[in-house]
Amino acid sequence: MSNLPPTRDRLVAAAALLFQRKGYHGVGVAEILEASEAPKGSLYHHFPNGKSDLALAAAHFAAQETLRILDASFEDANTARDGITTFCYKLAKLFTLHDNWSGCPISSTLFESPSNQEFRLNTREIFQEWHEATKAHAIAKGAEPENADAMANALWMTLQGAWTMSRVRGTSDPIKQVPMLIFGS
Amino acid sequence: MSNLPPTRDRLVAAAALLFQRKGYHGVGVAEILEASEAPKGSLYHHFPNGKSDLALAAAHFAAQETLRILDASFEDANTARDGITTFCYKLAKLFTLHDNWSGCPISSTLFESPSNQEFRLNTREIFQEWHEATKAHAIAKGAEPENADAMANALWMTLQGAWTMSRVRGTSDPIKQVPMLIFGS
DNA sequence: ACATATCTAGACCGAATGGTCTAGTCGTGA
DNA sequence: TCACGACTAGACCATTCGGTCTAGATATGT
Repeated sequence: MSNLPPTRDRLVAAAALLFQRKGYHGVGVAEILEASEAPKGSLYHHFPNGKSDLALAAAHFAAQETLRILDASFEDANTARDGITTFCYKLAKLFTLHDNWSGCPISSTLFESPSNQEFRLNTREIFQEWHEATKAHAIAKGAEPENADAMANALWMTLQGAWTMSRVRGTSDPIKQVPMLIFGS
Repeated sequence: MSNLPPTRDRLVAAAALLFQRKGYHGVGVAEILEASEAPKGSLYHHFPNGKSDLALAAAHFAAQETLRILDASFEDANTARDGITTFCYKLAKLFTLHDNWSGCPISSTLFESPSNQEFRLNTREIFQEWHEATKAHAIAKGAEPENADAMANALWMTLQGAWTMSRVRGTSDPIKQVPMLIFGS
């Protein structure tokens, strides 16, 4: 257990990418296996519950990535608005890099059906984390707690919509519009 | 060809509903057939290309529904803001009616994979229609054309996000927040 | 050198997938 | 009454789905 074996990581990373682009049901296990160059046995060794376990892991992995981008965006920011603006532009760049098609990693992966309680719970949890992190960053940059909360709320709400609209239009422009929509021109 | 046979309509309506809740890949043809009480032969008679044709029809059907709700919302409105607010509340009610889970009918149905050009084109077209209709309504209620355009843009962007957040949180609250986010408290 | 636990490899499985096809039913106009 | 088009009915098909299983490779500790 010195360091995590690369196979598991490859599996998770490939799954995260594919789910983000095609949705949970849009990706077959075989496709993930091929993309990660992993044998089937390894999948079910690392994830006894198979695809759904892998999706959960992939979502959490992608959530961490996003959190890291958020942190980086606020690192050199002078104000909350600066941080959020940088964050949106970083996401826009990533979106373009992924052929103008990747969706929100969480909703793409975990929006399966109303009945899957576990997926819903994890989704809520991750969004809660994102919200808290954003709020904390905003406060650290001098925003009032109450204002920071509203700001985080507006960011994630608007960003979700912008993400969708970016896919619709095939352009990262909507994502870049987010700060303007939140803070006004 | 006096009036459309009910089978086709049932097929489309059932498909629209199911795709909205589970996504294109999340629904099987068999499930749609069962829900609409239609035999398989009818599906492939009315939609020679099968599932994908049906999805296109379902998306356009749902888009028309949405447009009708928009029209109704603006009917008795005094201002553009009024119309948009009513519209959001109507959608929120519908969302709650659908077990707090239905998504945007278009993106749920037509976000399939990067390669399906036809789906993407239709998606863009429908959103364009929604945008134009909203803009026209706003102008009819006295908004400046330029302002009306920005308003329509903000509405659909924010609404998309709110829709997603509503599913995440299992509450229609985010959808109800949209007017406040667009216009300020 | 050996024992043990971890991981890989892929053949294999039943179920479900979307789609095809042929036989037949039904309603309508000649 | 018959003929013809629209539509229904469901058996049937190849393929793919997610998942299981066993045999073996590989690494680690003794």
